[in-house]
Amino acid sequence: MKYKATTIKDIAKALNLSTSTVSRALRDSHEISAATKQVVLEYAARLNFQPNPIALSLKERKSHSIGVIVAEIANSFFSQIINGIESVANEQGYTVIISQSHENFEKEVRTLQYLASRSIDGLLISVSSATNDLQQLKSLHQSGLPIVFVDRSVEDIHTHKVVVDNYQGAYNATIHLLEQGYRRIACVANSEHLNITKERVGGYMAALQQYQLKPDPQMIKYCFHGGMLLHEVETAVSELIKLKPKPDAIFATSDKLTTGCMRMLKRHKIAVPKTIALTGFSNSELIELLHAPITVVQQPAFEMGQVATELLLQLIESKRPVKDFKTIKLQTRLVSPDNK
Amino acid sequence: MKYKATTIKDIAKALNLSTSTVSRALRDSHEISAATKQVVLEYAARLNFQPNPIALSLKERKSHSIGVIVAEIANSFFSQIINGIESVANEQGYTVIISQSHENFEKEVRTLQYLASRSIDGLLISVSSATNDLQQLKSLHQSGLPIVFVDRSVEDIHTHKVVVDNYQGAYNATIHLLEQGYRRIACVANSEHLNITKERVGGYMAALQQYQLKPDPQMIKYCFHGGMLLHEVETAVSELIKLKPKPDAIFATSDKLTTGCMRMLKRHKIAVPKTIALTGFSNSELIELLHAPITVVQQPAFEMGQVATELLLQLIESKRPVKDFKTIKLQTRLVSPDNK
DNA sequence: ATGAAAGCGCTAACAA
DNA sequence: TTGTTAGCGCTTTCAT
Repeated sequence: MKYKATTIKDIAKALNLSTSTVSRALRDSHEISAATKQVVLEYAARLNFQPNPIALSLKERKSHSIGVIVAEIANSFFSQIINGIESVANEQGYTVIISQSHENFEKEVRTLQYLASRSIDGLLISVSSATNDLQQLKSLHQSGLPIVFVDRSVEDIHTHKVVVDNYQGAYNATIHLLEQGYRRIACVANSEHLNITKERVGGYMAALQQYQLKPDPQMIKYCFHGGMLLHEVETAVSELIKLKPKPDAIFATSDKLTTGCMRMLKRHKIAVPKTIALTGFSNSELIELLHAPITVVQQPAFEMGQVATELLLQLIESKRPVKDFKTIKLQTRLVSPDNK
Repeated sequence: MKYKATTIKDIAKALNLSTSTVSRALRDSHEISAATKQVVLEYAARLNFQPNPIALSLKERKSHSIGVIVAEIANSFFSQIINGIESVANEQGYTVIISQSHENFEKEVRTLQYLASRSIDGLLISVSSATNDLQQLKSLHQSGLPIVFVDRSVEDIHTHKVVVDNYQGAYNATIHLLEQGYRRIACVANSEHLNITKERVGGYMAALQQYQLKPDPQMIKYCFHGGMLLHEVETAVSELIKLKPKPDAIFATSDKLTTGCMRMLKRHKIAVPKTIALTGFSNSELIELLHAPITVVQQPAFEMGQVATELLLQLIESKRPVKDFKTIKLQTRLVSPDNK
């Protein structure tokens, strides 16, 4: 069964006017008499007329929708980003189409394909941890689709990027552990393909070096699916606790990994922080309720979403091709269980 | 700058055919010669031709998109529902447009208005806890927009509904507390406007009565914004612990309330479950990591999303007006920290 | 087997 | 100030 709305044609017929007059009256064109405008406006209001956005899109060659691809909306970090995106997009009359890659490359490709076929006007993407082939993304970008990266970006594609200072965030977290006396600090990291992983591991290593500690490759574990598959984290943690001597602390580079490590340490009945301390990136709101309240690196997710969307809409609405791309780098915040 | 795709016209011109022939060839019409089909199909494939969905929508008067309104995607329960929705919708070629009410009635109205104006083909909604006026929803429904309710439904609108057995879920949780010896069980509930609240409070009271306990109105606290505003929960919990004698357990009727109570009890330095036990509805994946692992009532969120979407698409694609509406009631699951 | 033309709802260039 | 017409990309009668 179909819901059929009032059209300009209906109004024109009823009022004995042409569709163009009605159209112009509705858009308050100066070439329409006040009297006509009034009649049209009133009648339209009475029928609760809404211009058909699809017809508009066809005409303007613009869907007024933007696509968003993130790993998982169930992840607080991403849902906060999405809230930021929506706050700006809706304000400007754009619809947001959210899709999830679930850290799966094939799913990401399919989704991308799908969004493109739905003729989105632009794309906000945080690539999946499994993304190692940029062909499709590149070709979409080359064919003119405006793209802005959020958080996880890729080097090869030259466009706006909104990120955090991953190096610094990781550095701070690691220093925090060092200051508390931990010296055998392991790192459970996201996929090596991700630029954020490199940066965070970089910050971690720099902090160690500052304390004259040599980073030990055995102490760094990469999770290709970013902890999406729990067994990855299981393997990582199991291997770490088998080392002799054992690590006395773990730094995890993402939300999912931080909670994943927690889960594993609990399963192994390892006291946190007593036996092994834990810290890592996380935007979860439940952190303070965990059985072992830990210090985390928080990202300004909402703001990242906002800024990225502003940049994207700018790209979309720019008359001439944009050449001057920026990378906005925001700061992270180290949050202890008590200091809030 | 604009991204312009190949059109049927381009293909027709290049191949010296009419647009109708090309269109038919692409849709594999039997009235096109095999030879022509081949040429067209090959050429189209080479150019990676994608029919413009907007043009299709205009023609078919169908946007192939469905709107979803939930309180908050950051809530695991809703994000799981959304995953269920997506799994079915995408399968069938529908785009899902997700919006959040943030438990705010005005926001819900605006969002609804917006979605309707974007000509969605149907709507999945879990009403906000602040919803007390159904006028808009009703008029949309009457004008023919297919609607399916998920979880939180309203009595007055006659359509498909996908819910859980709230009464039973609440009953089980309360019995669980009673079996462990708790006798002064308070209830922190969602907005009274919500039908799920009535059902859950009903189950809670039935359990008490089964143990010959008389429900005490002072022991039931309603949170109009469903815990979205933390101070609501703060007030509720503060009032409860001021009672003499104090409650020895709390049953919370939603995810946000369950974690909210936990937060408050922690803030008041009340040991859980030692001083006051806690149980409630929750689909959070972090529950088992909380400092006081609690028993929760889980809802089959993913499945709810799937079923609701199947019903909605059925409504959308039905040739004749549907009169026979069902309410699908799924079962909840009581999950203890250990039994998993 | 193929093409011409109309129409989905809207806007805008062009006429009047 | 208002109307006529064409066109956005596609499908679908109706001709040929």
